[in-house]
Amino acid sequence: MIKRNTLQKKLVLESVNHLQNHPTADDVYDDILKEYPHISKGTVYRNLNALAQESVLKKISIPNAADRFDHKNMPHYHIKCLICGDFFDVDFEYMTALNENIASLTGFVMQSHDIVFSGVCPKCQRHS
Amino acid sequence: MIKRNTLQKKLVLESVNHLQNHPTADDVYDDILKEYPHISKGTVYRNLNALAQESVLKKISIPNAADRFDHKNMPHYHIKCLICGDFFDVDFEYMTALNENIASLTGFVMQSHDIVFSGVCPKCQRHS
DNA sequence: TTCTAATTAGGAATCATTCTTGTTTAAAAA
DNA sequence: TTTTTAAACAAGAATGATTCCTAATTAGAA
Repeated sequence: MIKRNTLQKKLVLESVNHLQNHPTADDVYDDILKEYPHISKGTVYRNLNALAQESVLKKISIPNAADRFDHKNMPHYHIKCLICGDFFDVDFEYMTALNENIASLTGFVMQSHDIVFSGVCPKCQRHS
Repeated sequence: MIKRNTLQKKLVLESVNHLQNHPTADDVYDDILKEYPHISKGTVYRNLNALAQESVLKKISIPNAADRFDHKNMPHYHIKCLICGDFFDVDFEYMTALNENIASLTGFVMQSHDIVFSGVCPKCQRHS
């Protein structure tokens, strides 16, 4: 898998890094448009997915919403508000042991696991 | 929220129950078509979502794939093969305590959590 | 500098899902 | 039982996220 270093790829990575909050492909696209008005949405998607494949970024699948991309720190969990749809990182240790348990239980070679919590965020609790 | 008992709703529920393996809306649609050729896909979606809302079924969001529907037993986790894309139930106890931990950590009123494991299934391990 | 396969822009296509419109129907009321 | 009417339906158009296609451009090797 040979890879070339294109300006577009650099812009995509920079954008995810400076947009702090789990941007969607569209967020990234809009952000790049400001300084580079000819980028195409396909290019943004391609580069986001490439960077995720290279483990430079993490792709997060959100139920009933666009995928989001995270610059890859520690693996961590996410929580989604059922009312406003916002979601956030959860500051809770990654349960490595769980992977091993499930591996021996299922016979899978385990790569990772993701947890998405659902509930009502403090802000929406106040509004109800 | 008044509800009517329509034939179509009954067919949708029966279909999910007899199609054992987490059918997608399309699977259910194809299944019902055999005995009731005029059902429309919108009706299948509407009833699947209604049944999920009534907690008769559970809706499972699968990364990069169509949602699936499960007849509701205990809450349980799922595992997805990164090679063939198949996925399965994981026979592991639901971690209730996790909800409480994350609730007090985040201030959310917690409803539930979902875990999707990713790895390579035994079958695909043999083929590689 | 030349060459070429990788990458791009732009837009069409796809896929899952929801929405719209006019019609049918379950079930409440008469 | 018949009438009434809001809920649910069928059919297909619309939407939104994402991928695919094609011709043009370009990073990096020769």
